[in-house]
Amino acid sequence: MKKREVHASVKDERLIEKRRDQMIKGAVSLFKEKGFHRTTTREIAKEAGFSIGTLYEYIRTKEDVLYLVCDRIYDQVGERLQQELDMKRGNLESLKSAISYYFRVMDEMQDEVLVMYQEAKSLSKDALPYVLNKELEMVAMFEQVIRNCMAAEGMKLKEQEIQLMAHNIFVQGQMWGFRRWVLHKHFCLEDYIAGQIELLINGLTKGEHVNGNLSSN
Amino acid sequence: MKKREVHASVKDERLIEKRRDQMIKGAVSLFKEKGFHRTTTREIAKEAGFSIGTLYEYIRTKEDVLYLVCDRIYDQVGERLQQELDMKRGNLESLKSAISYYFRVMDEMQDEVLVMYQEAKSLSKDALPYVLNKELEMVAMFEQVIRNCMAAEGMKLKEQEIQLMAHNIFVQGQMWGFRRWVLHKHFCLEDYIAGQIELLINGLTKGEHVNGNLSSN
Amino acid sequence: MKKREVHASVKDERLIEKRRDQMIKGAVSLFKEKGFHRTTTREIAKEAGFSIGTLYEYIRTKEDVLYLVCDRIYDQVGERLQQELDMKRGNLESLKSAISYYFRVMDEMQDEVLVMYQEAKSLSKDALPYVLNKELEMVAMFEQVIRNCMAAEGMKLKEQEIQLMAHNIFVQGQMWGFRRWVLHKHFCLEDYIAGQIELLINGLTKGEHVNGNLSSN
Amino acid sequence: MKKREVHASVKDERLIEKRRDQMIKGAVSLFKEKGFHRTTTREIAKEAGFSIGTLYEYIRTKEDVLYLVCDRIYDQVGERLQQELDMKRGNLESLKSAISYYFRVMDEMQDEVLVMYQEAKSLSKDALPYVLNKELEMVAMFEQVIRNCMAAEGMKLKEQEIQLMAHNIFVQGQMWGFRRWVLHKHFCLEDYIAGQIELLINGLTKGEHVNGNLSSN
DNA sequence: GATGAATGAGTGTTCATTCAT
DNA sequence: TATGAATGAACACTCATTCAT
Repeated sequence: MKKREVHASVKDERLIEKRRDQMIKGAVSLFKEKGFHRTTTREIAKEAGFSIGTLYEYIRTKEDVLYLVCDRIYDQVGERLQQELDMKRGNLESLKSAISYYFRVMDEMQDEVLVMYQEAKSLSKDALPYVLNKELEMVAMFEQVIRNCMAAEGMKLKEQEIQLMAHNIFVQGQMWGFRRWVLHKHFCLEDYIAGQIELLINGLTKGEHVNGNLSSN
Repeated sequence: MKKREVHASVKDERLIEKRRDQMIKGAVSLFKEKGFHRTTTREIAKEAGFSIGTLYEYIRTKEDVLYLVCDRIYDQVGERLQQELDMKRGNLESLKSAISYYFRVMDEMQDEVLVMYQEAKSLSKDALPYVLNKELEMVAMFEQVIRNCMAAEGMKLKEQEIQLMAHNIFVQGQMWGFRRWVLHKHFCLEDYIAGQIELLINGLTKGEHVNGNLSSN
Repeated sequence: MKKREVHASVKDERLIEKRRDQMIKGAVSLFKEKGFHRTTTREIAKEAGFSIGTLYEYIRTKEDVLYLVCDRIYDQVGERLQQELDMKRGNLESLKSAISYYFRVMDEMQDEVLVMYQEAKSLSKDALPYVLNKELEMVAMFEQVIRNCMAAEGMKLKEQEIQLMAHNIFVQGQMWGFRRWVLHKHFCLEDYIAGQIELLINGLTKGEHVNGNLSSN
Repeated sequence: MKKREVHASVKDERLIEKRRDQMIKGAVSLFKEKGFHRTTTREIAKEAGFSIGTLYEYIRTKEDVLYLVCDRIYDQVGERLQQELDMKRGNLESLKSAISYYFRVMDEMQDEVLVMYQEAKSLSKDALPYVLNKELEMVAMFEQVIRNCMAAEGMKLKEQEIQLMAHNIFVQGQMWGFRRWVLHKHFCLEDYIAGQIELLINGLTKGEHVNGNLSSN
């Protein structure tokens, strides 16, 4: 899916990059605090360190800021995850390490993820699919890791269960951020990671033996 | 936690109940369609079938409507879940059946849950804790079911894992609603329920044997 | 051509009429002074005697004000002219009296006509045709008066010349308003009327005898 | 009336001339399309082929551009008319030919005249008189032609009627442009010219005999 | 002389809330 | 109790103009 271009009146690409960095950083911090709708464009400009006029030299609409923020966050998460996965062979250890790594990234980027998570729905019909697609790509990465792992370990899982597990991993990572108000009371990051891996891996390692034994209601 | 009172100028409790019903019904339908921020108080009044002036006889601010809506939805989900759980003994079958029931409720109330899920963050610092507390109560219900189940089946799980599993169940229920844009492509409700139970129960039934064998990174 | 409706949020038709009267009066005075583009909606509201919020209860966009102004002015001119014409038999005296009456109306409504004349072009593609159509109707009135007059006086003029003469009358009436910066220096209204009728009627009364004698270049 | 100076930061007169040519050409084309107010200085600079910064080296304000445009157009019309008139003796034929020529010029420069016609009102109190004066000079030219004609043909007309007729000619020329939306439906240029001359000349040639016979109301 | 990034006052428009009837 | 007209603070966005490079 091709990148959605956000129009800038300014020509200097270097400058665009720099200003958008400022803008995104400021916006994330504001969105975190008061949400997208309650944040004004003037506040974004001010937080970014320039005037309202300058802000609009680098975007066309307020929604562009949101798109830029979401795009940036997904890219960062996606890239870091990709790098990590490229370094691993595809066994059980790799899967656990991938999950662990992903959860740690989500912890580091807690604020960003929370924002994206809560505000992405405010994107236009135009921009939303592009962002959602990035989610799918990340879920697909996990699917692949699971598949590799299963091949390496000689395990079997139905295709649907692989997808489901990948989704679960993905959402549990986000969950550490968006449910922090409760989770952080009971868990430190290490416990959370260990606990979730425990639950996930048990489902995986024992999964093939019990298939069919359990009716679902 | 005591119920947050929403001020009404009108005295007649019957009338208040009736008007708020109309209001909530209208609001949910509008929030579903365009979200809380994009919905105007005038639209809410119109959809509810009375004038903007009348609306403000039963609430103080627009946010009150959101609170009322969230409150109502949580109550409905919570009540249904409570009723179901009251009828069950606490064995493994009960747990599976509770999960299944909860997922079905979430499917039925998809729109409402999505609304609440996406808009709850717009609640004031005042109202939010009250709503979040309702979440905790529901999570606690699942914790209890899990504990009962373990007692009945003679299984053991660390307290933290019980909490984590309860959270996972709760979030996975919501996930069916808020990630429907992708999940509904790959799963029908039955498959989703069966799949999730599969993954969860495996983690549960086999959990005690592997504790400690797996390092988490 | 059916009247273009301008949306009002307010329901009371009486009130709409009243508020729009205030609005139009204020707007004309402002447009006269600084033109449509340099007049702000806030100024219009203030001049009309209510708040900016109230202004927007009776219109949807700034352009609506312009449309309302143009529409009103044309209606007034058109109605007055129609009434006058209805009272006359169609002879030469009637024509002269119609012209005279029209010029007097244009003098009285100088400000309004000047505004409409200079700002009508700012109307949207949507509203413009409706307003232009009113012009055509007025021109057509003059055509009819001329035709009646010719029938009564036993004169002949080519159809094109009738149209042209009607246009000339129409524009000369406006001209008294929009070129007042110069005309008022040299003419009082009476002189202007007498002079223009003189020139027009001479063309009319002698027209049939010289047709064909004069090549046009 | 002395030419209003438009300040330029640049010294080189040649360059000023050149840049302003580009500027005026671009501006006319834009004003035609969207009017003065809806055209931005950036667009003017771009259309002229240089940067916004450069634009402001040759003018002080946006209104200067409008003044330059109006000035240029009037000069062109005025010069062409002057040249034509210089070549003629002052008889009836000359008058008809002058009118015809003027109408043709107005047809050729339709767009320019329309622009000037509709936008001149946006000129500052400072610049407007200068432009209006050019109109007067052109009207005066027509007055002179009429006077010459009357002397040559042995006719008489009151001074006021001469002025009026000159104004009529002037406005009817513009009218071909600013009322083209209707006139072009019913007339080709030749018909329009022939018709107007017909009506005008009749008033002229027969005028002296009927003076006094017609009361003007 | 030329450039174009930066500025911020100003604009049209919206909408939650009030209050006289 | 119900109504809906009135209000004005607040918002997204524009654009003429400046000035450092």
